Amino acid sequence: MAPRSNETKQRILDAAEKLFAKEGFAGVTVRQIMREAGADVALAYYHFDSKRDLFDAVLMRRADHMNDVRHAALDAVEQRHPDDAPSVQEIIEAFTQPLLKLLAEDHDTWRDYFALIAQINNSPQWGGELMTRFFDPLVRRFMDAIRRAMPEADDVDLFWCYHFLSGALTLTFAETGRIDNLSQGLCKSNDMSAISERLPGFIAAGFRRICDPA
Amino acid sequence: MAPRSNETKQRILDAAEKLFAKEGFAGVTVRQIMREAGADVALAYYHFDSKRDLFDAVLMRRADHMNDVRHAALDAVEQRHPDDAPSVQEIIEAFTQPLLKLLAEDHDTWRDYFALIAQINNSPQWGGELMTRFFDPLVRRFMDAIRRAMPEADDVDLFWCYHFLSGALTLTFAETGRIDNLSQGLCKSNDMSAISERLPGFIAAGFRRICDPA
DNA sequence: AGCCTAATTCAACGTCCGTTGAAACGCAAC
DNA sequence: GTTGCGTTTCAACGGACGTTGAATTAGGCT
Repeated sequence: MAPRSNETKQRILDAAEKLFAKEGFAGVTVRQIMREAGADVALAYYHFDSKRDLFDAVLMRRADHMNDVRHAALDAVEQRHPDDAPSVQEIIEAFTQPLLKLLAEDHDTWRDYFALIAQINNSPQWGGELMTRFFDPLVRRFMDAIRRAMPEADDVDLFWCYHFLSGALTLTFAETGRIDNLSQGLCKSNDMSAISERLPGFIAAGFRRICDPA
Repeated sequence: MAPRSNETKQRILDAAEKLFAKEGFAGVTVRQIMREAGADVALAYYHFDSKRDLFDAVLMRRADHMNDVRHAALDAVEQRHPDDAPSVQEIIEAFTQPLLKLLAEDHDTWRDYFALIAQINNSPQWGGELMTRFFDPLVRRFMDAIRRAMPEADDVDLFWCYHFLSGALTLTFAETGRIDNLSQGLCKSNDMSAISERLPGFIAAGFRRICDPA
């Protein structure tokens, strides 16, 4: 048969991504996923070894591209500053804007994936391990850049500030609708440009306040 | 029989709190909960109507006290400033420190509950609705106080800044161990005094940067 | 036309799920 | 010491779970 298989595989991954993002790993049934994908249950086990394996495949599918755009943004910042150190805000923008731009420009493709990442990052059972596996190289590079921008900063301060940044970004990706309710429609969870305009400045000010009291 | 019942009920709630916090509503089985509580499965349905009802009871058990300590902290700030407006940082401290203090002083009691709240706040399926039900009155009061501290601020800016604050706090409560790995032991997820010393300053600087550029 | 292989369907397995009804227990009051 | 009631146990229900093996389909190759 022609490589129709890949088309089906992607449909399964799409369905799994959507459902896992909304209800979590345990909250979703393989049967639900395959109903959403419009395929027989057994096909899940032909294309993937197990439910857990399918979950990992969902995570891996977009991980490289996600990391690539962020590395590219950090590359660009460093090329812009061959001699001096970039500002804290520039570095934070390189860390956050590529993802916000993906979400803004292709929301349908990325919304569920980011919501899933957000859920994992916030989960006591998977947050510690999975996030470390996926994002440590990028985050270490980001931390190094920040360190060069604030040479006097204490490492403990830097890690905690990164933690606050990570939290703010995570809740953004979750798109829970909470801010819609709270603001009574004034703000929308999926308004990525509203975030883009505010998050880097907010976070950069926090970093400077804690790590660079000069 | 003597009111032994309440003791059992609390043991069930403790077990449910612990497991729901770690694995989420769907990731936990009533049988698991009752095994952890050391009681028969059927007792869950004698004391509560359903698994979902047990989940709600877990949430309700500590909700009032959680809100009380925060309202009291806001009361104290307002009494300290009968005529002028408190500073942004004072208000943010009233919003965050009561919870961080609960966690620091009685970690075993509150860790799982806060981790559960964090999970819910970050969840697309429950975050919007449950958080609104639980926390809206307090958050609105907090927003009003902030508004008085920065009368020129735009409401949209304020809501987004609150969103960043909520995210940073939420990831803190999740205690995922991520920062332990990233910092290679330099920082601990459960070090609430490290958070207490940094979070309010970080967030206050962000608020001022976005909402009060003067 | 006939074969090979990859893709898909179908039916089922053993297990565990949330939930329930009826029976047994233990203490207080009479 | 019997009655009564709140609590706890036991055994089971129908259904859904993750997973599998065998049968079926659909092209690409000779």
